[in-house]
Amino acid sequence: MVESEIFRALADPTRRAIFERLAGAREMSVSQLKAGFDVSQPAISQHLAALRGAGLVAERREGRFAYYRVDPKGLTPLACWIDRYRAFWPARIEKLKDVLKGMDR
Amino acid sequence: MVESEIFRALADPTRRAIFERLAGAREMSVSQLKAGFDVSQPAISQHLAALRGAGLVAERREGRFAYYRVDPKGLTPLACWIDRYRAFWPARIEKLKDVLKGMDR
DNA sequence: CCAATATATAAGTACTTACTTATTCGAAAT
DNA sequence: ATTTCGAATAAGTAAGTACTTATATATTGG
Repeated sequence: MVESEIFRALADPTRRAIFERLAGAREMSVSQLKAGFDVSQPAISQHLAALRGAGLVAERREGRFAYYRVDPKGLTPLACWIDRYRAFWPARIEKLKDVLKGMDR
Repeated sequence: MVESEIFRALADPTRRAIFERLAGAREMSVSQLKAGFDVSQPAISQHLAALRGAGLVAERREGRFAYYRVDPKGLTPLACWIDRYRAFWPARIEKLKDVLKGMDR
């Protein structure tokens, strides 16, 4: 299932941190990403492969560099899954989120 | 981290199915849940423990029965995490979701 | 009290995962 | 051409996961 792969990809803290870091930049090479994480380069490559398999991240090849970026469509299956359960959330949270939503316009 | 536990809990298809089933009912006993899943009773109890540990589900004890229900606050950390990346989503999706949101009023 | 029922816990196992180091592959630079 | 550099792959390993069966712990009904 698509959702399982996404949830599984984001369950790992290192992988989530990589994704969050990518989200903060337009794109990053593997070695740029490696700096700041206390794991080996292969580990980073393996995490990126997992994120890519889940559709969360896309790759651009340029010479011997590989640039990774967040795939905008990647999180939507997850967002749709969660939205099915909005009915359960406390009203308070919904209101807070509407406020936040209005702020970044 | 809180999010890791939630993502991990929902990464398993059986566990996600249990959560979805619970979301469709007000509450269910373990044996009620067991019916329909092709795993043993201990497996169900273990999945419920994982969901409870992640804060996704709450338990009510009554005699020898244990009734489980969705915890409304459970998904909010996940929703908040995702909302940090709304900026990346295609505008199209946002519009669709607004439509869906309007429908169930 | 005793047997039956509902659930949880224990212990074991096959499978998966998150890493490591070593190696390979491809592209640039010298 | 050969070395050097960026990234991917291979192979091994320790730890974690998702189940199983067997057993324990309550609670209820006869």
